[in-house]
Parts: sequence; C-alpha cells; structure tokens
Amino acid sequence: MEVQPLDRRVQRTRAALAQALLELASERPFADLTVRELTDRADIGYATFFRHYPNKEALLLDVLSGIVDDLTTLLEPMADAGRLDDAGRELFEYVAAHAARLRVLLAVEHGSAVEHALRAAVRARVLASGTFRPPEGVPEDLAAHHLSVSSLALVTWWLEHQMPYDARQMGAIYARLVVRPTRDR
Amino acid sequence: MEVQPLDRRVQRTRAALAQALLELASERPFADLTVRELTDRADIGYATFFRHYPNKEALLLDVLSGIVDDLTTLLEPMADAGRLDDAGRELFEYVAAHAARLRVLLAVEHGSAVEHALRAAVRARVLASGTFRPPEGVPEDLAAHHLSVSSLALVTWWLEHQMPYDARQMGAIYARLVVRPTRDR
Amino acid sequence: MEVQPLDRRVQRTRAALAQALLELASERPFADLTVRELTDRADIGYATFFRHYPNKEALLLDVLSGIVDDLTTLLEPMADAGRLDDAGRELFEYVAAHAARLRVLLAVEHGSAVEHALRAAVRARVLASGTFRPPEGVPEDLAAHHLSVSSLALVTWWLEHQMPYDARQMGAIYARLVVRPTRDR
Amino acid sequence: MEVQPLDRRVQRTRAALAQALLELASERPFADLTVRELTDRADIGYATFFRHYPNKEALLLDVLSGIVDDLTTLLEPMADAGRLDDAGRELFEYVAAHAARLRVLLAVEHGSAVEHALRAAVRARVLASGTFRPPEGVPEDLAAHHLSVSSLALVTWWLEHQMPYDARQMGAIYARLVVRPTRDR
DNA sequence: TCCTAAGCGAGACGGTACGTCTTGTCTTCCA
DNA sequence: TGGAAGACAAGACGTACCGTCTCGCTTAGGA
Repeated sequence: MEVQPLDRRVQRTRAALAQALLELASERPFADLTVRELTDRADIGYATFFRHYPNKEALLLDVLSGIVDDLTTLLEPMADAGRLDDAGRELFEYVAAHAARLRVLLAVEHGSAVEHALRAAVRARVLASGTFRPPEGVPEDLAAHHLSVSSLALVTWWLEHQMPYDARQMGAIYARLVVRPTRDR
Repeated sequence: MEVQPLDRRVQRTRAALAQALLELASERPFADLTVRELTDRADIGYATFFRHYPNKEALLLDVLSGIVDDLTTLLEPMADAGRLDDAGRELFEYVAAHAARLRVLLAVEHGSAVEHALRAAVRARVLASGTFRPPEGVPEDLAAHHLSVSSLALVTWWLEHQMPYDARQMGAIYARLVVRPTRDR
Repeated sequence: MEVQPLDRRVQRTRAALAQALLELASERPFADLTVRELTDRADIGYATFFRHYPNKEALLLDVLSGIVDDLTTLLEPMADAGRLDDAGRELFEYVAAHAARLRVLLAVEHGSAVEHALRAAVRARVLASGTFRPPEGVPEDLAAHHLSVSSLALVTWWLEHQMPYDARQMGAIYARLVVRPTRDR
Repeated sequence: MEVQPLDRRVQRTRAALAQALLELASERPFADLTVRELTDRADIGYATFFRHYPNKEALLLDVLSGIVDDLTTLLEPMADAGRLDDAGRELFEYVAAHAARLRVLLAVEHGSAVEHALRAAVRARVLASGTFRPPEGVPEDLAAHHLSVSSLALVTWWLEHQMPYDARQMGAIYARLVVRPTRDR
C-alpha cells in the first residue's frame, strides 16, 4: 500500500527491471532467466534487485498486476447479459493492443504463478458480479472456473498462432465456445 | 522402445523412484522436490538417478505416460458422435479410479511439462480421429485446443474439490459446457 | 594535526563514535564489528561515519592515539639507566589506571594495526632516546624490537589474567625478563 | 584424526589449495585474499573449497599445522637445560630452511589465528615439558607466555630483515635476550 | 559352476545461481 | 549550508542443487 510517491530513483530502478524482464522473457522462457541477467540488462546492481523484490517471481507479479486488473475488468461482462459478441470483440481488441506484453506473460510456462493469479482474479470477479447465472445443474463455482480457464486458453492460442483471425471473429468464436455454454439460456 | 526385458534390478529401481515421486509430490509441489530427496526416499544412490533419467521432469513424464495414454483414449470419443453423456461418465469414472495418482500429476503446478504433454497428446488424437467436426466458423485446431484445455480444467477442478458430484453428473456437465459447444450441432 | 578547535558537533560525533567503539569492542572482537553497528550504537548516520574516518581502523587509531603517546613515554625510560624497577612499576600503574580502555585496544586480535602502530612508536622512541645501549653482539634495532614486543606482551598477559600481581611485582618481573637483558650490563 | 588414507583426489585438492595459498599469500596480505582467488589459482571449483574448509582461515591453519608441530618441538628444549646456544642455532637453522613458508605464515598480519595458535602450542609444550624452571618470583605461566611471544618476535624480525645474521649468531642473541632470562639461574 | 559384464552405492568434483552482507559513494531532503 | 537518511554499485560470502565422473562391490545370467 505505497501511498506517498516513492523516491524517483526507486521508480526508475523498478521501471528498468520491468523493461528488462519483458525483453528477456520474450527471448527465453521466464524460468530460465537469472537475477543476474535481469540486473545486467537493467543496468543496476545485483544486490539492488533484492531490495525491491524477494525473487524474480515477485517482479513478474508486479509487472503483471496492471494487466490482471485490465483483463478481469474485460472478462467480467462475460458473465453479464446481452452484447456478448461486442464484449468478446473488446476483449480481443485489448489483447491485440497489448500483444507484446501479454505474449510474454502468458508464455510464462502456461500455468505457474501468473496463470494462477489471473484465474483466481477472474473467478473472484465473475462470482462477485452478481449477474452470473450458469445453466441448470452446473455449479456456479465450476462454471466460473471453466470460464476463466477457457478464456485464457483462447487468448493464449490466438497469441501463439500470430492472431490469424481478427478480433471480431475471435469474439464470435469465444461467445460460441465459451461464454454462451456457461449461461443459463 | 525397450523390447528386451530390462534387468529386474532396473525395474525395481524405477519403481522405487516412481513411488518416491508420488509420495513426495503429494506432500509438496513437484517443482520444489530435489533429486536428492527422490533418491533418499527411494533408497537408491544419488548418481543412480541419472543413469535412468536425465532430470526429474523425465521421471515425471515416465510415470505419467500410462495415464496420458489412458486419458487420450478416453477423450477421443468426445470428438465423435452420440453417447456423449456415457463417454463423459466413463471419463470421470476413470479419473475417480485413479484419483490419487491424477491428483499428484495434475497438481504439478497446472501447466509445466505435464499439462503441456497431455494437451498435445489429446489434441493430436482428437485431430487424428477424423470424426471431429467443430461448428461452422470455428477452426478445427482451435476447437481441439479448447477441448483439451477445458477437459483437463474440469477434471482438475473436480479432483481439487474432493469430487463433490458423481461421475454421471460430471459427465453431463462436461457434455454441456465443453463437448457439445465444440461440435457441429 | 588538527589545530583550530573543531566544530563542537564534530567533536560530539567523534566522541560518540569513540564511545561506541569501546563498548562494542569490549563485547566482540574488533574485527567483527561493522560500520553499521558503530553508527547505530553512536546514533549517527551511516554515511556520516565516512566523513570523519575512511574506515573503522582509522577510528581505532584515533581513539588509540592518546594511549600510544602515554605508553611510549612510559616505555622510553626503559632504555635508560637506573631506577628500572620504579619505571616498571609506573608502567604497570598506568596500565592499571587505564585497564578498561587498554584491554579493548590490546585485545584487538594481538597484532593488526594497533599492535603494529604501538610497536613502531615504541621502537622509534627508544632508538631516538640516545641512551639505549644493548649488550655486546645484539643489534640495536633487534633489541628495540624485542623490547617493544615483550613489553606489550607482558602488559597484555597481565590484563588478560585479571592483573593477579600488583604493579610493583610486575615492574620487578618486567625488569628481570625484559629490560635488563636488553641492556649492556 | 584422519587415520585411513584419504581419497587420493582429496589429497590432490588440498595440496593444490595449500600451494595456491602459499603463492598468493606471498604476493598480497592473507586477509585480502578471496576464496575465489584461491580456487582459481588451485584450479578447483569454487564450491569444492567449502567441502574441505569452512573458510580460508581453516585452510591456513591446516597448512600451518605441520610447521606448528616442528616449531613447538624446536622450542621445547629452550625450557630445558644446557646447550642453549646449540638449541637456538638449530631453531634458526630450521627457520632458514623453511624461510619461504614461514615468511608467509608469520606475515599473516602478526597476530590473528596463526600467531595465537602458535603461541598456545608453544606455551602448552613448554609447560608440559616438566623441566621448565623460571627464576624466583616469575610465575611459570607468565614466563612461558613471554618465551613464546619473544621467540616468535625474534624469528619474525629475522625473516623480515632478510636474515642479516647467521643462525649461530641469532642463536646466541636469542639465548641472551630470551632464553636465559626465563631460566632459574 | 564359474566369470564377466551390468547395475549400483558412495561420494568427490566443476559449475552455477541464490540471497545475504558489508563497504564506500552519491544524492536528496531537511533544519 | 551542512548533516541525516538511505538508495545504490560492487563484489565476497557460504549454501544449495545439478549433472558428471570415478571407484569398487555385488549380482545377475550366459558360458
């Protein structure tokens, strides 16, 4: 809960680390990166890294946090009524706009902290929306789980295949494969 | 492709390692385990491990291989016609019968080698079945990806929540959420 | 060679550091102390330390300097004629009077900067006195070295053994073991 | 108390470390050396160092141990009867024969672990000899301390001044300055 | 029944990353 | 304007784990 603006140096240091992470993770699997590589690329001292993050996973989650917020916001309406195709299109437009960063983050060994955090956030948001009504006989919790996992799976597939369809098409597919089946009617 | 029967000692060693893996992975995340722990638990020499597997992931995949074959066989008919509820029920009955082992394997940090291998196998099988017909406008490859990811997600959810519904119910939910939407009609 | 009276704050800062050094060095070997500990104990800023001393050895030598002067003055007459026992007694009386501080300083891992500085000072003084006449066949430089080392060794032994004899007795022993053998007759 | 002959590899590794220590310590103060330098010079792995010694001081003491034994053996007769000049000459002949190694070891910041270990060993040996009789009024423990410190001081002085006198002369000086004064008559 | 090759336990080793610690510099902020 | 606060670079430390490598022992399983 850092409220007061951090020392400008601190911000610069963290920004450099975030940038280094994105660069390196787009070259090699995140799990392979070493703290030394990150600090060398960011041009900061090795020990300085640990003054900001306890380990590289913490850095990753920090870099992620903004994205997670955006994605959960975009996924929430999926639980809601009407305009499903529009909501789906908007989701994939957002993904396309942040493709570089998302590619890195979702490629982080499909699963692990990132996917887990994302899924939990999406699920919590969907369940909290109050408007999510899964079909008869399908438990709400299970439907939310399915929704979050499948949504990410589609996004990941799209990114990994160089976005072969446009956002509107993906929105329609998404509505058909994922969203509608989790809805009452 | 081991054809000639391996030395009995070799089999004993590998069995001990498999057992140690299952025990330890049910206590702590697989990623945290060390080769030393595995060999200590299996009561074999440290270096001996590397005479059998290049690393612990290889051991995991070996232990997995039977399961993977079974699961892909069970998931194949999902791409096929009729009796969807039956096929779904059979899938969850198999899962229930191998719950202990599957819990360990799927808990391996959702993703990683295991999930990747499983997904790839399922997808390959589904696509090779020749009977898989996704709905109009949904690419076959994407549908297969969605099918494999979602299937595993449901199985995982069920296991992690202590199987609160029976196999028949899960089969029905599965058919409704996952299988039917990926089919033409 | 600080001539003009230093800023009062500067003196306060240095006094606090000197005090912190004496306290900490009496608890743990000097070599183990860190600058951070000294500044914390002295309740001054970490960086402030380096505005006064380039490193902790410099602080030590500063704290020592008065003692070194006193000791060299007291040891000088050892090179001189008559009243050896008196001179010895006076040496040990001085040591007893400043036991606490000397204990700390001489305990600094027998050797190191402190002992070296002390020995050099004593030796220079003895050689400069002009009255030092070692026995036939014993080089003056070697005799002075022996005198300084042995003197400190006796003082150190006395302090470390809780001064089991009085200053007069020690003076006599000192004269017999150390001083007389380094003299002509 | 290693009785059974250590693995040949172990001996080779330790010998390489001992050699590296002697080389490096003759170039720069021991305290400045890093473990990395030692292992690089010895051409062994960094981590391997710690399989043999907990830190570089332990290595130093190990390298020392033989010397310590020799020196204490040579110093013991100083506490004993007649032929003092011969015993003294033998001591300095030994020192001359092992000058290179001793120079390194005694130069280790005059004091520290090395000097302390040496003094303690010499003292214990002298006191245990049973033939040591200091003069009236001089406590045995103090005399032994004085003997060990002064002996090392003379040896050190000799080595540091490029051995300007021969062993016979040093033996005589030694007897006069150090040994005889610590004896009854 | 022997003997020969393989599997194995033991453990030293090189290598690499980790997270911690300390030093001394430098900047910024405050009194 | 000078001292306190503390971020920072640099780099050593000792630990952990990995995968490789010998060295003997034992134990099949074929001669």
